[in-house]
Amino acid sequence: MNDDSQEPRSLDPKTQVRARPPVVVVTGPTGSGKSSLAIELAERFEGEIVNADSMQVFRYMDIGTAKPSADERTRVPHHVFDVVDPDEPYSAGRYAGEARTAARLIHARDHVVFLTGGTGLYIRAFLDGLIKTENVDPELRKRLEEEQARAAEEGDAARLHRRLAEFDAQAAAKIHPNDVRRTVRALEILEQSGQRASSVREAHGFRDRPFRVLHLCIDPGREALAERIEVRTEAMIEAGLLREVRGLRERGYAADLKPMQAIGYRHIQPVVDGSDTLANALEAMKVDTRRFARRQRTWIRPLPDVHWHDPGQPDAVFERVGRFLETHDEGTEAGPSS
RNA sequence: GGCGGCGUGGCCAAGUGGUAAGGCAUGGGACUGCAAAUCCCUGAUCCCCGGUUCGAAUCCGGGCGCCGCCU
Repeated sequence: MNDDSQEPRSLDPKTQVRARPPVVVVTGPTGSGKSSLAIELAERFEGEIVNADSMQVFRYMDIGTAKPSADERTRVPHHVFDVVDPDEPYSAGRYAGEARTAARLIHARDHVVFLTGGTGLYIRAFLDGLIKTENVDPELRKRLEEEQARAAEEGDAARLHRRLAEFDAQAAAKIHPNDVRRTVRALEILEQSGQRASSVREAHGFRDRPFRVLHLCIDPGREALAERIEVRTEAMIEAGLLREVRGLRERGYAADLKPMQAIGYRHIQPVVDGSDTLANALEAMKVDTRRFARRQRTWIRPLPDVHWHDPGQPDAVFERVGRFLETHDEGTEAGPSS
């Protein structure tokens, strides 16, 4: 808990109480239309956009990530877009720091933060904080991953998970033995800090919450979204996705980089290389985009206090945001906010 | 019209006598520094009818449908 940190606090004129600065989260599945809605909101309510999309932080990846256009970005200030090259490692932790810094500056200007994007973990990291740990040690991670690969070859894919269970049974119980990512991460925390991931997490409990939050989810519904994805995917091709992918490759960004494995980029590279047809790639891209949208919903669904809105009814959103901004912080809230 | 092949869950597809592999899609779920990632769960009585058999998706007969070749 660091609630009396350097976060700016405005003074409520009526109650004279220190209020947490307001953040409006505009999330939803890909292709829901949240970005353009967020821009409209920011224009109406003296706001600025802070990105909450894990792929839009990368430079040179514009079309495939559906990044706001240059034109849109002149309408409203946008933050935490294009902050790294595709070959730089990026993470939720780094994101949270950058996004909160951007928010602090926006609040200092007395503007409203519109946190916009569909990366659930990033939104949570921004709103509720992450456990404080040492930076990821690439060497350690590599060592663990190699060990895992070796174990798997020897037909004992659950070896690392078993070791985790020895030292941190609680964490192991929550992680499926096949989930190598999380098993490795928990072991990293253990080795780096000597503490169990499960206890560190429990102590944290996502209670680092410096903002007063209105959480919106923009969602046109399953069917409508599928259609939008269909159209949007075709539009990306027309907008020059192939050219963009070629450009990335020419800049030397290889296929194995994380962002180059993102939806669209992983599909179009084989087309550019001549090892797949465009028709094939498009089909796969649409399917994967739909599946991604489903996972995004699964993330958002269980969150408390999320208001779902249809992008076709923007007035309802404007109204809600207006009401939110008129009210003031009534003190501490209970329960997780993201 | 003749000959041959095929007909298994939404799609692809194993299985040729003992009560239906797998992959993909779909849907649900997890998620505390790789998250557009990673991972978990998720369905059929085998085209129809009749027969053989203790027992048939698997064998036989008939029908329907599709594909190929031939005339």
